[in-house]
Amino acid sequence: MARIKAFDPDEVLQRAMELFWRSGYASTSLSALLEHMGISRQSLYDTFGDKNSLYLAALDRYEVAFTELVDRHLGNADAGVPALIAFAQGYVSNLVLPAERGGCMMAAAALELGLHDDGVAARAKAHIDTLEFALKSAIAEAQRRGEIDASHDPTAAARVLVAVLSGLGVMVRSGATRTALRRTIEGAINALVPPLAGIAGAKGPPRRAEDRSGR
Amino acid sequence: MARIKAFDPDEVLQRAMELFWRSGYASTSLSALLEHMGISRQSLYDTFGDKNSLYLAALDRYEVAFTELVDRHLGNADAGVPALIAFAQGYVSNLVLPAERGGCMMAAAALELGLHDDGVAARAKAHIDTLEFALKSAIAEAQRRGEIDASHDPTAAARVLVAVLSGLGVMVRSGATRTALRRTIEGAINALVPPLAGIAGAKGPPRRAEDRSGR
DNA sequence: CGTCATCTTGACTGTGTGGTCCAAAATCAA
DNA sequence: TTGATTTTGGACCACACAGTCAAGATGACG
Repeated sequence: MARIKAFDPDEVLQRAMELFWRSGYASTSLSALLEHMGISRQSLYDTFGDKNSLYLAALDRYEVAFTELVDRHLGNADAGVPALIAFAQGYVSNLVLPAERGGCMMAAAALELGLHDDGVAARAKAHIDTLEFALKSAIAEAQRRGEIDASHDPTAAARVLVAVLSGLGVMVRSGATRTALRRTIEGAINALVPPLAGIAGAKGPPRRAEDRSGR
Repeated sequence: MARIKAFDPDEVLQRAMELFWRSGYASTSLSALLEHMGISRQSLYDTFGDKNSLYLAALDRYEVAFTELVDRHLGNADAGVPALIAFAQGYVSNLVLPAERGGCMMAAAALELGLHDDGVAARAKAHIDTLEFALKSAIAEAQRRGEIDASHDPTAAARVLVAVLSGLGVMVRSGATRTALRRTIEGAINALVPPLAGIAGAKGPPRRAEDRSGR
């Protein structure tokens, strides 16, 4: 037969994803990719095709992990506000990877290439739709349970949360700290729940100065 | 004495900004820049220095225009919810420029380069701080006027709106329409105002299917 | 052990990059 | 007219880029 592959394609793709995530598409060079993936040039082309295909594969891998996160927290039909909060915290942790302040890879992809690359645009749209649908379901369930005021339109509220979550990725790359992100998302969820029933109190504790300092 | 400059540097910088806005930093080549700016290579280097300096100058120009938008709508001390809404609509129009679906240039810059370029990161942070401060002031004033429930913390609410606005830039590059953006931001503001006092009613009209379709 | 498909290595190609330099033409003030 | 200065265009550079090719090394099978 033949020699077996000396590397695990999935593991290697993961490392490619990390680099693309950190530096985007255009400014990630093939040589940097090869070095970080630890394989030879030829292996890369044999296994993944050209740079563009590799990038799309990395995006898909990102999306798989993201979908798992969504399903884990919001997949159950009885997911309400506590599940929303847990998901949001997991999402923030995701933004802070890898090696701090990575943001959302899909958001970065959409902004860098969404206008010119249809494959990227389609994936970004799917990403957003997935997120919006999961949030909408959770919000509707929370309303059934009385955790969120029934006067809100679940679709509109879900879209707002999608925008907030997408915005966090921008903020983290502008120097916002993990704490600032958490506070922001708590504020967004607080705006949905009835007054005086907020997570950390509607007014919240006094904000510390270091919240929005760099790095 | 000497020949005067034959082109208006500001006008030319504006055109450079358009191109950077559309295609980002790395994938905008010098030759494309020259063609679109309509000046010669030598003039560019004499007037703006290298590519990086030109990019930062373009970012600064963007920020000047943005700050004007903020001041125009939220600069007055008596700016409340109506001013917030007007500002948000102007912001959405800005996102849709140039030639449709440009998004927020500062958000794109932050995501593409914020992690590696300190000059970009500083500008992105300043951008966000400007926005957050203006929104906070307007929200506080709206609370004094009773347009927004006093139970909200103005700082937290402002941060949420910053995140929403930043997220819109991502959504527009993922195929969201102008209408979808407007609806999203209306939803966000609706979440702040007391129930039954919302802009278009808390439940809102039925959503049409074309809202989130591509292009 | 030999075969042969696969992996790995490194050299190679053509193209495009950002950036510099030069010289001719154009334009103004003195 | 002179002289300073800008604009223009092209030539040029070294370099990095994505992508290809041709051996050589490797190891699972018959």
